[in-house]
Amino acid sequence: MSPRSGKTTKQKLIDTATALFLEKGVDRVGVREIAATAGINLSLMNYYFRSKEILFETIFEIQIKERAHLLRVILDSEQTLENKIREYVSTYIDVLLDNPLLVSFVMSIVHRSPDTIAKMKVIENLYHTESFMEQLRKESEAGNIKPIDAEQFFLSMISLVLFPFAIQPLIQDRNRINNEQFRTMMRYRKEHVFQALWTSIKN
Amino acid sequence: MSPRSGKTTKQKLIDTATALFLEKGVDRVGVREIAATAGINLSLMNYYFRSKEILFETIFEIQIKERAHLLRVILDSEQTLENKIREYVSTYIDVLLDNPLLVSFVMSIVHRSPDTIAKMKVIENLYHTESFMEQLRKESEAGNIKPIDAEQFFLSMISLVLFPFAIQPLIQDRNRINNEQFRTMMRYRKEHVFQALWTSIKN
DNA sequence: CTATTGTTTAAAACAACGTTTGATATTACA
DNA sequence: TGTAATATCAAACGTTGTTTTAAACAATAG
Repeated sequence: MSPRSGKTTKQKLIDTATALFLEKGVDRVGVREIAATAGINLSLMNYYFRSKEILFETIFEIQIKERAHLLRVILDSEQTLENKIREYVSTYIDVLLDNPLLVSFVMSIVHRSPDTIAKMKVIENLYHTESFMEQLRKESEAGNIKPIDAEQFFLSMISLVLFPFAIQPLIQDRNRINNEQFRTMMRYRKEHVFQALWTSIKN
Repeated sequence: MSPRSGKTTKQKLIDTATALFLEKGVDRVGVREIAATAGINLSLMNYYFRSKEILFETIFEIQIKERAHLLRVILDSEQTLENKIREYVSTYIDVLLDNPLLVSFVMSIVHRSPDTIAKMKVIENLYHTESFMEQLRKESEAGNIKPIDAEQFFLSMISLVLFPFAIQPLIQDRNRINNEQFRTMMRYRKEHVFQALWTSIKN
């Protein structure tokens, strides 16, 4: 069962597909191109992954797993609300800068099969926000911050972080900037987003 | 040129495709289904629109044209910054509530062909923000609001408005709410977004 | 060693998709 | 009316993702 060459082949498929998906986008890469680039037979793709969709989901989970856990740990940590928001925003942007695939993948999934989103455990992990919500409510009731709708606030937080990456090509075209300049813009954005969020709730 | 039946056929195609795109999503509707539903021959689709992509872009422009103009007028109007932001956010959310296609369309385009975004004049119109940026800078220099990066602020504004619609299926799944409840949530969000934006820049 | 199980290859075909072709109607206009 | 432009149609094309079938190869257990 799963001899040396087996794992190698599966891994070659994953690596090749990841690189191609990243380079050209999921929908502009065909299975034949993946197989050819990886130097393996087309049928092997359906031997290890029953479909392109499953290969895609596999890669997605690999890419997002540790990062999602990283972000969840921050939300569940014992910090002041201010520091937690600052660290969450900063880390989230770093994660997206390191993995250009992620937002594109999520958008692709949401856009493609809205019904099968629930199946992805990773996303569930990403938005496990109970403790953060609880902290927001406590601080709010204690009068340490303004009264706030926790659900809306969290939605705003991820909107401010994620959306610019979702429309990255549009931003680059509009501002006539290249990839590196976009990355600089996003690093600079960390502080902007934190300030916007914090000043909107602090007393 | 363009006899009675001609315009009718073209219009039937547009109407049918719009309805189907709205119902099932652009990528889950085939050209044969559109033709069959419209009761016209398959080839006529490529007779009037050279490709499915062009049919899609045509519909997109029709759907977004007046709305984009509506939003631009608000940004260019002579109001106090506070009222302008409130009206822009409120109107933008109303537009998206009325046209569930729009965000899905934009995401589809950004995701599909990032290079051909510039071609769409409508988007150019959507993000014609010079006068708004200028107003932001003036108010900032006059000390009426906090010093702010206008580009980042505008990006934040559209992020807060658009992103929830971009991930609507995810939100509904996560909060276990139906379409109507999501719409209520978005209507309620108007005030939340405005407050977040305004308190983050007001003195 | 042999038999079984898992892996790899090749070639072909499938259904569905967007698109194109070429023939045929229909209309417009001189 | 005659002819060119326009509109419509059935059929096929090329490319997808996926499946099938048949044949080998490798590794392991009995």
